[in-house]
Amino acid sequence: MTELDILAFALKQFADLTPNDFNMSTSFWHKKEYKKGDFFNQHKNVCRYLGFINTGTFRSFVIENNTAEEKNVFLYSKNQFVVPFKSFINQTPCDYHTQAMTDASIYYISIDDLLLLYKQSHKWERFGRLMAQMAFNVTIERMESFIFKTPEERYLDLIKNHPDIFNNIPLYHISSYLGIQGPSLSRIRKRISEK
Amino acid sequence: MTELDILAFALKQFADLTPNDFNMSTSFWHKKEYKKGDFFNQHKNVCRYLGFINTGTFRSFVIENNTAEEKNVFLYSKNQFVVPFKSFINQTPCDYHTQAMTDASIYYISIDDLLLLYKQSHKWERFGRLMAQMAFNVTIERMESFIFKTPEERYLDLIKNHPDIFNNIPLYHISSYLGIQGPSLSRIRKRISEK
DNA sequence: ATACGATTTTAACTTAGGTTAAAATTTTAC
DNA sequence: GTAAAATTTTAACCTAAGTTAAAATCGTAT
Repeated sequence: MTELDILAFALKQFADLTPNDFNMSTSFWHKKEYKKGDFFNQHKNVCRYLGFINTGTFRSFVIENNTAEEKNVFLYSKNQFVVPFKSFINQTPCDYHTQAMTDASIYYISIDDLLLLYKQSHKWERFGRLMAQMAFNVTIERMESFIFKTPEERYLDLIKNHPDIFNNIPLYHISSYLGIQGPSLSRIRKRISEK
Repeated sequence: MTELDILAFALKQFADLTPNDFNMSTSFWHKKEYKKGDFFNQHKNVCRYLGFINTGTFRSFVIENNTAEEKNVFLYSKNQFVVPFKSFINQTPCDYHTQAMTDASIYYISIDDLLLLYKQSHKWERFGRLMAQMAFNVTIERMESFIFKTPEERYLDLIKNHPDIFNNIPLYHISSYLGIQGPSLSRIRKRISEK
């Protein structure tokens, strides 16, 4: 299966796009390679692209202005979209940096081309709505994880539900995503391993 | 100004609905009165109504099954919508209880009537999109408040940005919303008053 | 005005994460 | 294979929130 086939398959799963629906869009998808540390979108930039990850892992993060500490807000991995939702959906300047955590390869499509597709086809319009719903669902799940779960539970959830992320990035990115410091994650890992 | 005028005005602000646009909907809005403790929507119910609050304050909360402790997830106040976003947008069973914290009065419209309006008018379709965006923006703001802010900062933000809520509900609802226990909020308040 | 219930604060103690720096381990480059 | 760099763990101490129960305060109804 080629990478484009995988993309077509994922979009079929996501929004029930048939091969024909997908074919309308093929000329709009472009491939891009990232080296670890390259940016998908910079802080303060309006994000104009929706990415689909072939290989690699990305994060959105904020640099706290008092401490210069980086805090990871969202992680994105293989066969998923990479996009800072709020900036892309509202077409507003992005609060985050969005960066490759590993070498990576994506397909991307511009907001302009997406809007063309929305106009041309009801199925693509539906895709747009489902994108927004997906962004909302990811966000509310993360919000609820902070309200209802302990850092230890968030850690166990990440291992269970996103092993592809867990296995491919350093633990300091994980601890930042979980909302705790490095030493705290070490203590949690120790606590778990002693059970 | 009548209550319906206030609703019309709020919708104009929110989605640029003209008096004509609004008039299309007047027969769909119904008034309902709540006593403190009454439910707008129950846990496990698919929420089929969008409310607009004339007077009073509502909350969405979860009862933790191990401790029976209630945790407030969203608060809603005067001249705003009351709706458990996720359940309403996805038309899925609700994870929360949504309840009046004070006596209250709302106008509500059903999802069926809203869908009719979406079909009839581009402006109302736009309203639907803006609703979903609003839900997303409220949710990501709350998510970010947990990632970037201390409980003390969240408390000060609430006083500053939602004085109508702060001034009308008991502190134990506030502490729950902030993600801390009652005694912790008392300590924070003491700390602040000593400055 | 008073008594009851509801709400908030306080106290005493526990727990878990924050902070800083050093040590240990792992990875990478040559 | 070894040195250097990057990552993770550990240690020691600090801080803030959790927990539980009691005390204080506030509101309300009679």
